[in-house]
Amino acid sequence: MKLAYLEKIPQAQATLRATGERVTEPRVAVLATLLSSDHAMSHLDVAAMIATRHTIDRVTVYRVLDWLVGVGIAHRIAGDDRVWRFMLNTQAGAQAAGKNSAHHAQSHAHAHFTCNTCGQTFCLDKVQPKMNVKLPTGFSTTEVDLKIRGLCAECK
Amino acid sequence: MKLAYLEKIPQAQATLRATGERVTEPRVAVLATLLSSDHAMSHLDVAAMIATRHTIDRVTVYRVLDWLVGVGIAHRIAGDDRVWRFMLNTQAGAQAAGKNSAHHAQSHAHAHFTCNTCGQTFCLDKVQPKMNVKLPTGFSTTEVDLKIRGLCAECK
DNA sequence: ACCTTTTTGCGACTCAATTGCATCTGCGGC
DNA sequence: GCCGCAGATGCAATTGAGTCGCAAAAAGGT
Repeated sequence: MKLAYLEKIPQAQATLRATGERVTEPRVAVLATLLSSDHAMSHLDVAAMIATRHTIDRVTVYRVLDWLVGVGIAHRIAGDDRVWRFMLNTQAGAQAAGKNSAHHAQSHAHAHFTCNTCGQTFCLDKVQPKMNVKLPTGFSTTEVDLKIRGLCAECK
Repeated sequence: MKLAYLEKIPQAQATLRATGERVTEPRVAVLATLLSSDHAMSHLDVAAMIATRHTIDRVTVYRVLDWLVGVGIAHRIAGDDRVWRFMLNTQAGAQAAGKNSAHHAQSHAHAHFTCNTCGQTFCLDKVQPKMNVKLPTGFSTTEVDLKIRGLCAECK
């Protein structure tokens, strides 16, 4: 995390306002937390970071996180420890998400990197995974997730 | 599943014997079950199928499944429902796994397909995901997982 | 400020997976 | 063929992420 949580609050508020949905304190807090992190965070990571300043219920954190995914601001990543981790979509702070369209029809492709040592998960946005996937006949694709495990620069 | 569970028992026993580890009834049953399935199975799927013939504890199924992964016969796939699913490695029935080497150093690459409708997960062994992944400097890869979601031939 | 709708907080709950421990068993050795 | 024991199993209890229902508390338009 390069910038502190506090400094991200105005940006969080602006992003939320742009969605047209309600701007509540838990939403601001959760989004600001995600904005201040450079890696994917579990609900617990978020809750712990928020807890230093606010008192927000576990369940609310879950719901806000899911909501952020629903409105297209963030996305969830399945971890190897069966814990969801959340990360902002690219330029989530700059562009408003497409209204309340809960379902995305486009065939999104994500690439993530998880370090075997420190366990942190990063988003590889620059990597447009261009692969030759030949599905069996009759199969069609709606989404592609690429998960890479290895060692990050820090842990090397 | 194309071949019945029962017919896979000899093959299961042979594969297990080749590992040099103990050949127990739960291990035979679990492996035979996996051998008889063409898609990834959750521990519950396995337990349910076994339950028609044997009485094997849930926990034992978990442990056997983990053990199969450890000795290199099977691998686990993280589902979107935070449930592990298990599937045999390619030609697991033909080749004995590499002794008791718990950790694999090679950079394995797997590709899986999960149907959005029926929820079944298949292994795409033929698909060698050849992609241009440019990791940030200092990052190294040990493993690559490709997860594709969409519609399978049946559900189309 | 008021009213309606949406969120939040809290408690209880689900369910996959894990752990501790006592018992049992595969199998190498006799 | 029998014995001993490391390793495997069964059982009960526990963990921990995530969910549900409902009453109380905001948010935002009028």
